[in-house]
Order: sequence, then C-alpha cells, then structure tokens
Amino acid sequence: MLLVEDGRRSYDDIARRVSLSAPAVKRRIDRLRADGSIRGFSAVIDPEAFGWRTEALVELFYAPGTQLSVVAASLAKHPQVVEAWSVTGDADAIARVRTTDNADLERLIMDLQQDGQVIRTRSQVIMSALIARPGD
Amino acid sequence: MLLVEDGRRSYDDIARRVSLSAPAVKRRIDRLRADGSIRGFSAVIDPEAFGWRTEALVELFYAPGTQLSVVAASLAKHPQVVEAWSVTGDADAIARVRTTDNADLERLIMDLQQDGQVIRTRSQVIMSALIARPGD
DNA sequence: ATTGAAATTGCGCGTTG
DNA sequence: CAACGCGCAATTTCAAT
Repeated sequence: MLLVEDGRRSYDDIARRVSLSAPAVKRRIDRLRADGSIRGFSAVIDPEAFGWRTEALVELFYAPGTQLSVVAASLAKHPQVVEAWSVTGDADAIARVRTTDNADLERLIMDLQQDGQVIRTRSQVIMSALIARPGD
Repeated sequence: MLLVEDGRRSYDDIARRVSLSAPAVKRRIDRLRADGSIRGFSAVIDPEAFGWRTEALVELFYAPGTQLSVVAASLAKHPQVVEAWSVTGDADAIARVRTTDNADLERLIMDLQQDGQVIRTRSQVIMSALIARPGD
C-alpha cells in the first residue's frame, strides 16, 4: 500500500494514483482501519537520534513449563524491548532490544534473567542494517 | 513522541497536548525530519490481512570474504525480506521474512541459497508476537 | 491572521447479487 | 429491491505563509 511508504500522503494524492476520488479513498481506508487491516499510523524514528546506540537480538531460553503470558509481561516491563516473538527452534523466544550502550544491554539481560524464568540468553548484536522496510 | 503512537495526528492536536502553538510544533517536526531524527511516516499493517501467514527469522551464513553490499543486494531482491541486519555471533546476518505459507518460506530460502554466497541458513519461525512497539 | 489545501459529510446515481 | 461503493459538492478543519 502507498500508505506504508508515506503514512502522511493526502487522500487526494492517493486518489490520483489509484484513479479514484478522495472521499472514496478515505472510506476505503476507514474500512481497512475498522476491520484491522491497517493497525494505525506511526512516525519512523532514527534510534540514534534518541540515544539508542546499540541494538541486539536476544534469544531467550525459559524454564520448562513457563507460560507465554508471563514471558510477555516480563518483557513488557522493559522499554528497551522493541519487539519480541515466540519462535520454533532452539530458543523459546527472541527479543529485539535497543539500549544506550553495551553496558545497558548487559544490565537489561541481567534484569531479564533475574526477572524470573529465563535460564539462558544468547545475544547477537546488530552491527548494521542491511534491509529496512517500514511499516512492519 | 506522540507521532509514534499516531502518525496522522494534527499539529493542533499535538500542540494542545504539549502546551505549545501549532506553528511551533510544525517547526519542531520539520527540524526533526530535516536532521533525520524522524525518517518518515508509515501505515502499520496487519500482515495476515494481506495474506502473509508465516513469519520467520532466518540466520544467514555466508562464504568467507563475502561483501555486505552483495548480501544486501541479494536480500533486497526478495520483497519477503522485511528487515535484515548484519550481526555479531554465530551467524553473519539475520533476516526477518514474511511469506504466504511454509512452502513459500522454503522457496525463499532456496532462492537465497542459489542467489550466491549463502552457505547455510537456520530458521526460527515466529509463532506469536509477544511484544510489538510500532515505529521502529 | 489570512489564505489556500485537505479532510469530512450528505446526497443521488449506477452496479451487483 | 436491497446493499454497496462511487463521484460531486458543500462544510469544516487544518496547514502554510
């Protein structure tokens, strides 16, 4: 969708590109928002400009029988956790985290381990972005 | 920033919330965009609504001496690759991918391997999202 | 503060099932 | 004929100068 490329495009602009009228476009978008196809709109930020200088993917290994909901709750406490997924394979979950520096990253990982059921973590720190498509 | 929560908020709306005038807000946002702190705006989509039913993190292992630029170019060819990072640790890079189904995922991985320098991959398919903060 | 652009709403029309 | 989605035009809100 064109709105993924630029979430502030005007209805008129979109309308011209798809050969419709502006109101028609608005109503379609309203519908997409209502039924959840479009979750919302967001500004995409440069993390460095906000002091987040290190980013990492942290694989999390939980104690047997740990509930997903408590995992999620534990992760939600830490604003450094940008995204986290429950995954198949070796690890139980993977968190994408953003910290000010390596020390902060270390502290976060310690926190997560103390927080409860984390047995082990394995981190892969991001050196550079190869691909970044917004809106995901 | 409030614009991360809702990228289509009006200047007036923001101005009221932060006790400033609308023009002042606009100037600030213009400055943030100019200096790169705000990269842009985007609609956040429900992948399922667009037929993307499987998501995975794919660790990529490249042949020794492979250039990052060719890695990036190879990944960029595939629209299923949503994000990709060069990382420390075991793997050389990690790609977040979105496919219609498992067969499509398998095909994508084969493609990436044929495409050149990928020696090995290891995939972790995402079962559910635990945390999702937009705008990142 | 003013001027112009964009968003929003009501209404009638054509198409479809 | 009922439901739906469109375009037009009028109104209101917003943006830019």
